[in-house]
Amino acid sequence: MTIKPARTRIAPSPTGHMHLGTARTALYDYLLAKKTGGQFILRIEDTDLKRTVPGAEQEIMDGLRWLGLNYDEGPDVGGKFGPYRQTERREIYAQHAKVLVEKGHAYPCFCTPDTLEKTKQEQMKRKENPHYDGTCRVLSPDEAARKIANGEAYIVRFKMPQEGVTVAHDHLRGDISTENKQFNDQVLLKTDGLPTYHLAAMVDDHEMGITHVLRGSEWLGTFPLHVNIVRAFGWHEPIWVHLSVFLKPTGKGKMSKREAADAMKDGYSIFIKDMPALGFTPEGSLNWMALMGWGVAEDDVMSMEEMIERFSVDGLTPSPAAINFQRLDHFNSTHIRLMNADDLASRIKPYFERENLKVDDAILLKMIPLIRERLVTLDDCLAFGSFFFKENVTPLPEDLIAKGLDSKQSAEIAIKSYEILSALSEINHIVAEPPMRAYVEQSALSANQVFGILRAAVTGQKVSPPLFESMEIIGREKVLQRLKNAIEILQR
RNA sequence: GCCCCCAUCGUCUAGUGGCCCAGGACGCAUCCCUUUCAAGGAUAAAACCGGGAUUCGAAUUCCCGUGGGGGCACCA
Repeated sequence: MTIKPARTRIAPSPTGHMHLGTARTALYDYLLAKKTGGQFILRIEDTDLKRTVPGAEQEIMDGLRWLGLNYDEGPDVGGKFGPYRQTERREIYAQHAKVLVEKGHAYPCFCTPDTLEKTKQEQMKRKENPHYDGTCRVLSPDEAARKIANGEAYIVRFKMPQEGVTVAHDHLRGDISTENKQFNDQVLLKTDGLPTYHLAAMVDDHEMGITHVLRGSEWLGTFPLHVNIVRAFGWHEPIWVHLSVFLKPTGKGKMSKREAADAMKDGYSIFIKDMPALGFTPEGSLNWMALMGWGVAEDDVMSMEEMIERFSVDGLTPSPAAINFQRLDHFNSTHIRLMNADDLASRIKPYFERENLKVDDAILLKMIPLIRERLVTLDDCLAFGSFFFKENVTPLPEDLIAKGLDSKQSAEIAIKSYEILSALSEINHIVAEPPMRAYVEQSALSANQVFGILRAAVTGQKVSPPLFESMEIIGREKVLQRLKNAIEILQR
């Protein structure tokens, strides 16, 4: 059986930071397109001029590229169905609105915002649901034409059926029926000549040949409206897939600004732009977000290729998912461990440079096996490997004192260690460990005590990668110098 | 207030009438390994929201509650 290539799209509006929800939808869009040999498209829905924020569009494009979700068509890459920015498609919407008016499915409305607001207030006073009162719906075409000729400002409204039921089919939820009287005659074209989402998205999805519309469940409320618009045009519908929303980690309510700030304090973020600086990898992030709303029974650690291989729209879940940042840590560290040394080296290098450390590439490559399984986020490389690139380290005096010993006894151990190590012509883990172990054996000390002092002296910290392997990378000269320095600190 | 959607371990989920005294993963706990921290190995605790109905048999179908979420703009 051959699968029909799917054309999918992510259609964000440039009104703020690109967040997790957008990224996940884009991921599913991408997976579906790639799996079926189709195309994934970026379309910018910038019809609300008041809410558009400068730079937001760029942030979306950067975010998608960072994730590796490269789109086949979009504002900055072009494509046969462009333009891909809705403000540049104004004429297309005007024409389509006109078609709808001519077909009797839409009508010009001359009501001013003021009178609209007034009727709304009155309706609320009467405890009615606020709705458009239909004043202009009943205007004769002649009358409307006269008003337009007179230069009266107008908008275009969709003529929603007032009776009956609309049955809309969602791929994950089945048929959703809603009584038509629940709906307003929604605005299709605004006074500024730009369309609302309802018109623009329907027109573009059709014109761009979109086969599957994946979007957030916040669109479920206007879903019947959209279906009516598409049907009014006489077009066939795409496959509709309404995705679940993300809830805050407690599972109660969705992420708010407040929760986003709290997450940031813990080193997490729901904004894609923050992910690199926090040390998250595209692989880990993608794997994590993929699994919030997509049920994979087993072997849930997946590369992009594996996700494409295994993806199916039918596997998506309709229920809301609480964000779990611990799982992000898990997927991130797992993918880090899966990377080869060269790859990981190039990824952690910027974090050292961010701290103004001069990175020696040979050392960088050598330390990878030592720190790889210790990294949860990429920036953890700082905690585990900064000392490799420092000229000298300054251990805390208390870190140099072994458990159960005083500074004098610790100094003696450091001196003895110095004697043992300086007797070697080279320090590597093969030649350095046996004599040190022998020393531990014949003394009344524990390995923990001796190696603890050595670790603090050489790395400047209590927690580090394996000691002897680390000393090997640091080199004999520096190791001895740091040890000498530690002895001085202890004797002070 | 009205409308729509959702409901399995703390969390993400598998499960589409018998294979389920419910499987996996995160997290948690214990043990092993161990010079620190990790990683790895082993083990454990942990769920079908409630009530009806259909059926020989229901986590799985239907109804009613309850809880949660979303929507009711010349915003998307």
